[in-house]
Amino acid sequence: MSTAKPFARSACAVANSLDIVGDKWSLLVVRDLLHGKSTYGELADSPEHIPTNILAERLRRLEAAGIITGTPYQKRPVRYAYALTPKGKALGDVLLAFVRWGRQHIPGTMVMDQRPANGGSAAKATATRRTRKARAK
Amino acid sequence: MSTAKPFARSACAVANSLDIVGDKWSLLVVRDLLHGKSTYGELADSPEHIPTNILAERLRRLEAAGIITGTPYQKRPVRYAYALTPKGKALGDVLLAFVRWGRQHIPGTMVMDQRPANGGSAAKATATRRTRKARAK
DNA sequence: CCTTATAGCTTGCATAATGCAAGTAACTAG
DNA sequence: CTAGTTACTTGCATTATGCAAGCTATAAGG
Repeated sequence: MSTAKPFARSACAVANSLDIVGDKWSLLVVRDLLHGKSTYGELADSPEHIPTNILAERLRRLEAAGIITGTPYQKRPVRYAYALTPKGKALGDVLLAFVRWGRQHIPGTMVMDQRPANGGSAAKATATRRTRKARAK
Repeated sequence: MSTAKPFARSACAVANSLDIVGDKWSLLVVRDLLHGKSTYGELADSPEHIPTNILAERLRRLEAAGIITGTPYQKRPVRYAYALTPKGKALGDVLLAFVRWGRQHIPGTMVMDQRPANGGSAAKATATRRTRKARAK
């Protein structure tokens, strides 16, 4: 009970948070899930274009960390709908802090809120998923 | 004017913030500077023990990003006292969001506020800097 | 039946970041 | 003159990231 040394670096809340989401991609996945996305394809289709191997690995890590859950919405082949747990949704405050900081201190950045929102006129709302080689025509 | 493509991944404020501080160490350096530390040795002495090559590289990157400034407090050999710019201080809100999230969702974590604070009874408040080989006595 | 297409991953590397250990420069104390 | 200290730099091994391609299961078109 007293020999527990469960912290990789220190007991600091910031350090341990960074050990979970302290990389360039994890919080973007959380952002997309907060914005209503849920499938692998939707997450892969975000403007930053996360490499698919990294997306798969992050989904595993975030699920192991209790930040997301994957619920099968289809079997043969099994497909998962990913959703945030309460722990994951709570990261919204961190996202919000980043948005505020970025908008104030990185010129040109903006909030990317691509939810369906109004009546279906949102840009790319009905666009097909971008394939590896977008063969036009 | 319209051909500008200054964003590495997207115009999203979160993505661009993560391109600057989206790693395991940068925000810890900011945390320590917010806590009143300023010299290289003080930063290297934090409980997480950042490798010195990474600390040197992060100080360069954070200065290039306008988050910290290095002011020489001594020449022959020139030594720098690092301090946060307003842009860097504004990251305090992000740190705070991480602290709140970590404390609520990662059991056992705590706020590491190692400022002198009260009357000198803070743990390790007067401890000497840990050398590479901490030779006790 | 056979080719295309699509969703959702996995695999194979090449490159970049991280981390440990040691080395170096310019001092200060003894 | 030797040892210690601060503030870094350098070398190299390990790990993470990123691009491209492959693979499986299903469906649609001809």
